Amino acid sequence: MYALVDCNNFYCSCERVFQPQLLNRPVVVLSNNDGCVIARSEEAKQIGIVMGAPIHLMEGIVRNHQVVVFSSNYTLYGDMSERVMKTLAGFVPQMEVYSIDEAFLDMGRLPYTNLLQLGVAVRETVVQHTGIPVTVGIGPTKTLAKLANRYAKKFHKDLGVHYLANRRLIDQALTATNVKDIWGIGAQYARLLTINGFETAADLAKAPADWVRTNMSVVGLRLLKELNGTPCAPWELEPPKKKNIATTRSFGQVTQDRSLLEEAIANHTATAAAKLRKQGSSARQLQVLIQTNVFRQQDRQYSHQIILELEVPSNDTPELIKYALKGLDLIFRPGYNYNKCGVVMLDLVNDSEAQMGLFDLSNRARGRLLNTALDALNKTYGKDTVQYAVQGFERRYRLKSNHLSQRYTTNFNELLHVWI
DNA sequence: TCTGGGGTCCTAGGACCC
DNA sequence: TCTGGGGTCCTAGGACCC
Repeated sequence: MYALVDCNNFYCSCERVFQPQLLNRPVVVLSNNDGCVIARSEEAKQIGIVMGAPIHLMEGIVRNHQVVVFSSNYTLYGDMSERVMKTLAGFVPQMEVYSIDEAFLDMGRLPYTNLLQLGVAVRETVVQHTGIPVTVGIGPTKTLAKLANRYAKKFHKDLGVHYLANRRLIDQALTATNVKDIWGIGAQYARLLTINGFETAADLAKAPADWVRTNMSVVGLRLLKELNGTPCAPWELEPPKKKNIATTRSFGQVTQDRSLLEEAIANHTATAAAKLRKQGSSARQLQVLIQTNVFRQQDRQYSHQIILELEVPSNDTPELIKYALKGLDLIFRPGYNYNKCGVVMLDLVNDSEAQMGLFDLSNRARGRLLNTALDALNKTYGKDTVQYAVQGFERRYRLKSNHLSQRYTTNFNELLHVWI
């Protein structure tokens, strides 16, 4: 049996833990650059705030309902997530952290009748330890656990747990679930399925396998099996190494300034290089991309990307910055209002396997020591404590973040103050 | 004025090899 | 005059996830 534990409106809940006066009020959290809504409290959902919508189109609702708006504070959410995961890990022999706010728990092989109670205990303990409310769905496959979780949110909101303990309960949940709400069914497949007469998960579960294979590839076939109770997804107890590592950002405002793009690219490269080192990888290719704002129809549009082959696989910050700036040089065109840029590390290899170049004369050992020292300092004293000059010091390209809360749990200067 | 960021997997088709 | 077939690798594009 699998349990899918997911934090309710996670980012909003994190903010509320430290500002309990916001309970029962509409709260939203915005994407980077204060652009779109990426998390909503129940109250915000009820007054019609749409997921993913640009906040500037909702000024009316925000004003009329006194919606509390936050910029995203990933330092806080990441730390709260760790605390939740740590609590969950105490309940089961093995678990899989699926995303920042979700985890699959291994509930054992047999359908014990007391799994519902276990789910309730998980929920109570997490809220006691962290203040974050969670929902628990339990079923014989990951897909059914997801489905049970959704069902719990819809029909057992107060209990916050649902257990698909037998055939009848599974059928009931399948029938109550629209195909578009199945894990793995996106907008395209939902349309395809509806056109072909599949309305609910129960309909899909009975679909002919060859039709599913033809129209939805083997991914669909696996989904079909999972809906019918046969697990097809293996446990991923350790997060697998990333195969690509990207750092891209929009600017706070559009710019034509080349030096600003250079600074931004250098910074994104430094960030991506640190991510590479953290997972013990080196890149064989580096992609640089720049683009104008597609929403500004009055502007001439330009977007371009280039992939550079590295002579030797690398995760060395200054070396990668050199490549990235060369890439920028190759694709930059003056006179455009740029809005976004980024770098992607591709074709990653394990550090230990990185092949030395025949003519590679730079002193890699020294470079490694420097990077290690730099990572350690930045970890202890905060990101960008030590950096390269080319990264600039003003962060002139930085994004908007006008509604940022404190880093209550990770920064000594931003602790919550309590007066008694 | 203001529209996120970072990933994964699968398939078809072409290039290439023997 | 007759002009194979099987395998692998790579890439672009499409689908999905949070």
